[in-house]
Amino acid sequence: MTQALGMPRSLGEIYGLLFATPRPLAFQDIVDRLEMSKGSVSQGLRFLRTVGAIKPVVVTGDRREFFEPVVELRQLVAGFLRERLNPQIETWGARAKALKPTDFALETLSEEGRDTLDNRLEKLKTWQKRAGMVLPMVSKLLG
Amino acid sequence: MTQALGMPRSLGEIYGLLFATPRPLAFQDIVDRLEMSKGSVSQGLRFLRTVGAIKPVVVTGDRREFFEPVVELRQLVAGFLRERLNPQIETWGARAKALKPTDFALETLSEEGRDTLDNRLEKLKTWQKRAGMVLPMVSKLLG
DNA sequence: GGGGGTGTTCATTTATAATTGAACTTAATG
DNA sequence: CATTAAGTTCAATTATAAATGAACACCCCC
Repeated sequence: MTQALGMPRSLGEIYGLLFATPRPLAFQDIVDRLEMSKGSVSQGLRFLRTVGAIKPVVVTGDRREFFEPVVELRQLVAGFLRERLNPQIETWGARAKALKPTDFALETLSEEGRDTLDNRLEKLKTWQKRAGMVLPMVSKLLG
Repeated sequence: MTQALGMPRSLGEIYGLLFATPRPLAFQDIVDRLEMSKGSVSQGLRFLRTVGAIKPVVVTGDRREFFEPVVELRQLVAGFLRERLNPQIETWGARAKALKPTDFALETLSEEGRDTLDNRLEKLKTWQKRAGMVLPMVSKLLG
């Protein structure tokens, strides 16, 4: 799944290992078990944390950080939308707003052509609005 | 956006060109304008067609195939879900169903551990069900 | 304030995915 | 039926993204 959504396989491996282990794991556990470099694990864990797919667990008397998977689909999806999709949609929407048909045209236009482009430019803006409204609903529906 | 969703940039370029041109374009037009190889354009158009992001237009008296962008967000999203996400979710769901906790365990388990894994395995199955229900709704909401 | 364990950073290497281009198919045309 | 234009295929190349690993910071404890 991580690959279908354009993320590295290693993320899926780390999450999968945590998911398949009924106790929290520490950094080094993951390195050993997956035979993965410390660099990859470090970056993978950071990303998984920022999207809220794992949560740190404190084990008293052990200064290592342990991790547990977040298993609520809603949280996983919400994190993906928030961190990956929304930022893209926002920068893209901002550009769409700034566009004028004249910027947009790739060739000299007939009047009909200008109308078509005006229409499409409007579409672009409504896309952005709809996406902004619907994505939050998706997380809710999955919760 | 195509890149955010894990697709090649060239797809976005082709779609963008069609979107920014208020008349249908032929294969060779795209090759010329984007200075892209025939191979890439051929594959790009094929993909865009299978996800329903462009539609062929017949121009009488011209044996070339022309293409127009599909500008309905709903159709674009539906195509992406249908061709990219759903197949993944299905194979993934099928594997989840076939899994038994014993396949799943990466180590010898306490009783508590077995419970945790049973739980997670259940989660996996509900994920699949929810995804199957919600994704079609998403297309509708965007329509 | 040195030493060992824990984790991060980032330049280099490696693996993966995308693009090219030449050879090929298909179909229309004279 | 030879010719030419339109589009496809796929092995080789190139570009991009991910993984590695060595050097570096950060405690904490004695």
